[in-house]
Amino acid sequence: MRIVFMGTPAFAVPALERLTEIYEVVAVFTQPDRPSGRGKKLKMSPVKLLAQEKGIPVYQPEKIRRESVETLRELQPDLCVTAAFGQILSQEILDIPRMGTVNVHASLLPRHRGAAPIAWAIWQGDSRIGVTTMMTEKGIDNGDMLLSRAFDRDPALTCGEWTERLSVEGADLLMETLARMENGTCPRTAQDEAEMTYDPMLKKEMGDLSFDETAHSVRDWIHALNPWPCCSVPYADGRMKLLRAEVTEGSGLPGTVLKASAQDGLVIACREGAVRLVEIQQSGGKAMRDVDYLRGHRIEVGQRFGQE
RNA sequence: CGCGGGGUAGAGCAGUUUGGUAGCUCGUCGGGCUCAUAACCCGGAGGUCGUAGGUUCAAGUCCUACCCCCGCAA
Repeated sequence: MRIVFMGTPAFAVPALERLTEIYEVVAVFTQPDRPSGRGKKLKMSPVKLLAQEKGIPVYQPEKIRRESVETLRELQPDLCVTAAFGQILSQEILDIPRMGTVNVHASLLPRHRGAAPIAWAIWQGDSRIGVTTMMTEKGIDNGDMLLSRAFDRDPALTCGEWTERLSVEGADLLMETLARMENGTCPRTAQDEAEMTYDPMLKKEMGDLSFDETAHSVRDWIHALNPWPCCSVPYADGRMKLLRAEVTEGSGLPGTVLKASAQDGLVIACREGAVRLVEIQQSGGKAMRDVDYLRGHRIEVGQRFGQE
């Protein structure tokens, strides 16, 4: 089976890896190299790096639906597979592969359509989290669902950690989906539009954390936005990134430092309950445990944390 | 050449401006006190101060080059 793969970030890598084990991946489409990182150097996407390693031809159109229709036709794919590609496909493109286009989406559809499903599932405090394979149709994440895998959400895990796990689960589910499509046993269900939610892309400003929320919400907020854009509060001529938190006991005016010692860690009062900021990172410094940070830095108990 | 912070004991930091015997908090090891303890007291071990070169009687500190880590911006 000739497959054309479309994907960009690390989430898509396991899927491509698994596909190449069994199928003939004839081409990979991924986002163009962009200047990024310190020194604004051009960086290749994780998917491109893997494709090159496997010797698979890579295409990087700025707009696939405008530049690559002919190219895609010539590739004569039986199937297209998308996974966090980052570009919207046109009907013209969707019509090319004989068996259609299968997408791996990191949510339990129809919830959390959109570009950052895992972050939103965590932020909204979902108790279940998962990955779904679906037929890509015109529109955003609205095609028929094929298979899905759900897990109880461990609230101690960050978006980055869930992304890593779900990328592997998603790749596995993709293989199962394709196998069942080939032998005709793959279920196909339309999404319940009444149950659907569409979540916007994450923005930098969403990381401006307020402690005037319940402790659980604050914790989920912090974990949802890690590793990007990350929650932070103003601190000492810069910002303090808050990377990981756990709910604990305590009360006070939201934002008040309740504990700050190398023994108890850094505990901040929320509107309801309190959170311990287990992992933090000051501008310019590296991420570290709160207890480690407090060995070399003093934070006064009673002060408001993260005020200008 | 995008802007900026940093590399000092196992961890986290101070010391660098104004060169002059390597410090702090914690951990660790040994001893003491205590019904007891993450408490307290006494003592000890542990450091090529990122690398290389230079200036100097003397360099963590000044000069040059390089390596590595990180924040912003994208």
